[in-house]
Amino acid sequence: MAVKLKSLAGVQSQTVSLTTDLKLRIEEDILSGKLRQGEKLVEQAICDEYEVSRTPVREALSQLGAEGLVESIPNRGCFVVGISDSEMQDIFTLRKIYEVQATRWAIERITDEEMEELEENFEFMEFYTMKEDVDKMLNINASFHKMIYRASHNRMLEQMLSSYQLYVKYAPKYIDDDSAYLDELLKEHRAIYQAFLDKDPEAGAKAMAIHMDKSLSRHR
Amino acid sequence: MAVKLKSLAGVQSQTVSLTTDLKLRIEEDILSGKLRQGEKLVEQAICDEYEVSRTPVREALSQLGAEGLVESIPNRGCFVVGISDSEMQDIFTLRKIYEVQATRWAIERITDEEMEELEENFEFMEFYTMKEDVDKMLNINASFHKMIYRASHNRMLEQMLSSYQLYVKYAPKYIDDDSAYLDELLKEHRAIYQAFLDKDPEAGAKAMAIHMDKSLSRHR
DNA sequence: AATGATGACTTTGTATACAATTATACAATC
DNA sequence: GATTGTATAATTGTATACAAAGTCATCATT
Repeated sequence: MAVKLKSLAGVQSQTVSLTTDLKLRIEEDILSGKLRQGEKLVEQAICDEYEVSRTPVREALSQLGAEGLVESIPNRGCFVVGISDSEMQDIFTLRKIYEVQATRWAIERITDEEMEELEENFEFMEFYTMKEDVDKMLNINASFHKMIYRASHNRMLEQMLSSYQLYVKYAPKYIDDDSAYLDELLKEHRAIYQAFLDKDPEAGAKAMAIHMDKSLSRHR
Repeated sequence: MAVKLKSLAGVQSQTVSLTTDLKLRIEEDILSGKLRQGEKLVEQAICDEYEVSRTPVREALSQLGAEGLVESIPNRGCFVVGISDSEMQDIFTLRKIYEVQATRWAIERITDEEMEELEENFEFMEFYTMKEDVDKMLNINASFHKMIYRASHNRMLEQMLSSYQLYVKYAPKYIDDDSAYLDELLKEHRAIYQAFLDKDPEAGAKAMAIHMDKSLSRHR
């Protein structure tokens, strides 16, 4: 009824529904480019590949359809909806706009508890910058943003920005100097974090806008 | 396998999948407030109500979950996610931001064909303002916006703005004078349409921002 | 009375069977 | 040779059966 994900050594294995698991896998296959634009997703083929029945496959595809990653044509099947370069460009613009608004609201609405988490996150970020651990930094960066989404106290915004993060995650990134990259990232985040300390929404919005612009420039 | 919707006199009946049909019905029940915040949606109960099997019910709920209208807790079921007044307030803000961006892009990217459709739509609007037909106007208004979404040539943006329209559709609106309302609406649209004629994205963005602010003020 | 174990019942998760639709191959017609 | 019609296979849509998890009332124990 549920599947145990391959667990990392010593790490407790997670149990999720087949549907959820499948959805994540297919999502990754689409965003990573393994599945091409327009490609048809035949249910039985997915069943065979992942050794599950059609029910969870259909539910996963159904959800992906609602999210727009896949287009479902009645009685004909599901087709991969790809993202062109120009659409990816647009996504960065759309993301920036909402990241800025989320920051504004987050600074106005953040709770003490959330503020503590943000502080902790920022300290981790300083630590991993020193350690020059890029992978860890990418994770911390992602959760920094997620905390802001959370602190904006708007489910819808949180959901949309989270899905943007997915897209951005798979967009190719060009970095020639890890150390310089980490320093830049830390500096940009510091400006945002400072706005939270100062409780200055507009300063935060501005700092986030800059962060987003720099982020875009690192992606091409 | 599919259901024939009740057809209006003389109008050709439409055939959609049970899943799609169910999804629309449940969506409406949630947004109209028939289903309350936190209420549990028991699959079998929905099956009984609409006389279908669990499969399409589960798929409809699955999609609504992906869209954020219901929350699905593993092995426990689906629960209605309501929208509080403050969230509704936020939705208007978020919508405004993207409507403005959509207008900007639409003016830059609109095709000749789309421009003709927009022109036609605007003429309809003038016509129904004269006729003082509020219902027709609301439909025309909705499709005016949809055309802009389309002309922005960004699927994602189009999809998000369409779902905002759904929310707004069910938000209570306060109008005391139909005629004055229609005149206002026409005037606001004229300003936007004029920006399309002038191919002036910033004027369009401004006009749309004003339209959104007025729209908000009519909702309270 | 409060707590916690037990078990029947309900509900969800998944697999599978069947029905309806669409895609494909191939023959008949022009 | 292109086009249309038709039979067959492949695929999607829906219903149902079974497995697993959760819910809840009951009752014994403290």
